[in-house]
Amino acid sequence: MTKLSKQFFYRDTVIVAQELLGKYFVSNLKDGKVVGKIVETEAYKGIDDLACHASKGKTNRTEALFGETGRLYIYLNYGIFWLTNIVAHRDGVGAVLIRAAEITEGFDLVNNRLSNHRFVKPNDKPASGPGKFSVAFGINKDFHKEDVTESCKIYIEDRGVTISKFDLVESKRIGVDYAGHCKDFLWRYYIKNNTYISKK
DNA sequence: AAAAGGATCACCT
DNA sequence: GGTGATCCTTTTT
Repeated sequence: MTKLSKQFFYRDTVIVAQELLGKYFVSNLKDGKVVGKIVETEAYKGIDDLACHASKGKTNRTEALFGETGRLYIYLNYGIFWLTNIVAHRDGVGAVLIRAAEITEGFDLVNNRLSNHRFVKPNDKPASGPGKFSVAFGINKDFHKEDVTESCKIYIEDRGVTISKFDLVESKRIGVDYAGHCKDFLWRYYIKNNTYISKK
C-alpha cells in the first residue's frame, strides 16, 4: 500500500486517467477519514481539447492545469458543485476528473456530509458522480492546488488492485456537448459492471 | 460593476 | 432518457 508519486502523474493524461481506476482515494480531515476506490475518471488534455478549461487560455482559474503534476485542480461547476481534478500530463497541460468512487471507509461521515448539502441527498451510492464525490470526501476550494503526492490530508493509495483491459470501459465524456469535434473523444473510463459509476 | 456560463443532481416518464 | 432547478465564480466591460 503505497502513496502515488509525482512520477505517476507525470505521464500522458489519458494513461493516468486509466490507471487511477482501482486506486484508493483518501481524505483525512478534521472531522474524520474517508476512503474510496476510484471507479470512474475522465481525461482533459491539452490546449487543443475544447472541453479542457486550459483551451481558453491561461488565467488565474486555469493556471493550475499548466503547472506541477500531482496537485489538485478544484473549480466550481453550476455555481453549486466543487469538482475534483488531479493535474496530470507529460508535457504541457492536462488533468484527470475523478467522477465516482466506491466508499470503503467512513460511511457515517459521508452520510453526514451529504445530508448537510443543499443539492444532494444521501443514498446507497454516495460518490457516484463528480459533484457527490467532492461532497463525500469533503473537498472544496480550500484544497485547490493541494499536492496529493505530499499532503497528509488528501492522497491516493495503490493497494495492489489492477484493472485488466477487459474490465476497462472507455466512452464519451459526460456533459461536454459544447466541445465541437472534441465532444466524442473516448476519454471517459470506468470499471466494467461496477455499481458505483455515475451512469452507463 | 455587470453578465454569462456551466466537466451536475434529483426526479419524472 | 430527458427535463428543470439552481447560484457562485470567472471573465469581461
